[in-house]
Amino acid sequence: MTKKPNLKTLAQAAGVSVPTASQVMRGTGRISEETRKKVLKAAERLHYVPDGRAASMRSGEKREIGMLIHSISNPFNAEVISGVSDHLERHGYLVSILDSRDDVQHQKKNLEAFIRSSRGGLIWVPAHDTPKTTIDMLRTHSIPTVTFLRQSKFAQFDHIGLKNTEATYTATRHLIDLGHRRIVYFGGEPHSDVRQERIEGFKSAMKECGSDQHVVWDAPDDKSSGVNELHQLLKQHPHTTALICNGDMIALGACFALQKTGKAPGKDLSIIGFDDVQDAALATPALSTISTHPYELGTLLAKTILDRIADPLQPVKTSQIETQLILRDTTAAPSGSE
Amino acid sequence: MTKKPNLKTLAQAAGVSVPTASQVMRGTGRISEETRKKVLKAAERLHYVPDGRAASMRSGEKREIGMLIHSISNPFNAEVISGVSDHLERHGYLVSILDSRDDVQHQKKNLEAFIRSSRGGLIWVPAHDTPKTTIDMLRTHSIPTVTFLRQSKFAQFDHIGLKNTEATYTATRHLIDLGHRRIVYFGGEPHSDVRQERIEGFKSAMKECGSDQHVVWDAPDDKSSGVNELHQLLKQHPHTTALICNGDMIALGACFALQKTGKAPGKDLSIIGFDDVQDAALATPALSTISTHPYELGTLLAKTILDRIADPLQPVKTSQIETQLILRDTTAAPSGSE
DNA sequence: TTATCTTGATATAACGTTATATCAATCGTC
DNA sequence: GACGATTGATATAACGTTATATCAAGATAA
Repeated sequence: MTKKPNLKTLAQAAGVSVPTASQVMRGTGRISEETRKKVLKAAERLHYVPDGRAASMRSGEKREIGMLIHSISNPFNAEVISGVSDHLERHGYLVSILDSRDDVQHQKKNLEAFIRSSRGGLIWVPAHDTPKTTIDMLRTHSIPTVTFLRQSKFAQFDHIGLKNTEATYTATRHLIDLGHRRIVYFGGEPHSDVRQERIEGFKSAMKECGSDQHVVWDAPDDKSSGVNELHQLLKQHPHTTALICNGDMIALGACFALQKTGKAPGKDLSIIGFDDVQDAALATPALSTISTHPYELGTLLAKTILDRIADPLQPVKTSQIETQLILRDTTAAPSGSE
Repeated sequence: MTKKPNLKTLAQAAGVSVPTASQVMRGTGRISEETRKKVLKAAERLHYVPDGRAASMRSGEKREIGMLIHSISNPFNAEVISGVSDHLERHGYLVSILDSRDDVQHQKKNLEAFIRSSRGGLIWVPAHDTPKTTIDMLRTHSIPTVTFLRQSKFAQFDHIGLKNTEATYTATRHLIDLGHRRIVYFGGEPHSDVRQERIEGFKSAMKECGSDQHVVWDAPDDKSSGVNELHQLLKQHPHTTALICNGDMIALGACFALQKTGKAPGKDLSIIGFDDVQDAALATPALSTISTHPYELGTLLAKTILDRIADPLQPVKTSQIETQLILRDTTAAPSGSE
């Protein structure tokens, strides 16, 4: 096994100087066609690949972007990642993913390692209750950062979010127009800002129709939680006719639980989810939900971080992605109104 | 905004030499308590974080492991990633994820960037039809590599797989014992080696019961494909009484399609999945499936790559993870046998 | 011809670390 | 009190690149 080739090895093999070899590999400088070929041939033969660490250290260019997200298995995030990667790879960047598992300890460890690794930028969903110290750490190292979904309270990063308030307002409004009055906001963690925005939209629609009853039910956003918590909810609020859910998974769990008791989603209880994951359309009955546009979100994230890298001092930007109410089979007029 | 601090800045601020500062930060060498405190205090004040690129280049240590997988949204992979991360983070490594999307072009680009970035090791699911050149590229750079799920035909890397043949043999055997004879292997891509192993187990169980009918149905491994393809399958093989599926998603799709036509999974058609994803237990009816142990697989991957890094010349190792047949509500005796 | 420009290459230094060698001062020992 | 050993620090070089300056040789122009 021969040692790993470097520019020196390559230059010797091609019979040129080190800077010349470097210039050929990068396609810069003034190089005659003859020496260019010599070097490229030698590079091929030796399987030469430049050392990105050294290159990046010297030139200051960092051709890798990190994404730190709260849950790697989330199908919504997977779509966002696709959008980011497609765009950034076209610009010559490598996109690598880190998983914080929505845990501030994991997140801190990951960010520390991230900073050490000197990447070009960070696309980030801050974990719940991210402390100020973590934000400060990022800010002191002035890393180009864009957050999405969740916005940090403590620092101004570029941010791309969803029109949460608008989305739930529209959804709630639709239920009201169908005749519903006893609507519950179902799911989510109490401290979530995103959820707070959604509840905002829910409440303001409810207020418009004269109802000042704002039942909000806390529960984790996964399927099994939807199954378990629905029973509790209906025990405590038996006259509920519709749910606005914090996510599709808990919505699908609720549908499942309802069916187990012999009732039908849509007919006996209207349910609207959030995210439009693949399963929403495939479930029985198909879930009415709020569709976001994760791939487009990803593209926008990529553009935003490229802008930020190009000009680190420009003012902070914030945008919101439009959402869309998708009506399928879990929404109908309340059964009492017929 | 002050410039990013480095060891020189730090050393000056603490009134010591650069090597001393370095030693304090790493906790090596002989340092008096007094200077240690001085340096640490200065580091705190300046928010000093070492540059991993420079450190790694000089010392040769690489404290980042990459995982290149075929699908980032796959819940199975998410569990594997957890197992890998938990173990490797405890050993001071950062784990970052790359997504090949099971596409050899993406994969090649990612691997090239990966090699340039000089990480410590690679945990990898090779994309379908990975060409020899890609493998060669990895081998020439002698990167510690462990594959999982799919094994490369061309090179010997350490590998951890599932007991695929054994798993489907046991599952098929169980169906046969229930009285099934017309069993179809449902789903997967024709060229997949993993699938081939599973079909092997299926066939040998079928052979044991005297049936030399081996119907294998090609179809992508996702839910919607399960929905669409089941109709085609039943049209062509109407007497089928049971399915061994290549994955849970396609199995769940099949259950869904069956229910749409008024039939019941288990009663009218027995269905066994593969992977035991979270939804398998939560579906109606709950899906019988083959459980692998993704988290343990992850742990084993982490241990294996640490071994490989510690001793790059040791002989190649291969292990298989046990699987477990989980019987829920989609398996029963065929309806005709009552 | 001489001065200026262009071409194609190279020499040198720098990026921020860490490994190795070295060194002065203090310590213990006989 | 002379000697080697230990302690705590530092000087220097090296990792593999790339930016900048420089340079010789030939081309162009006055």
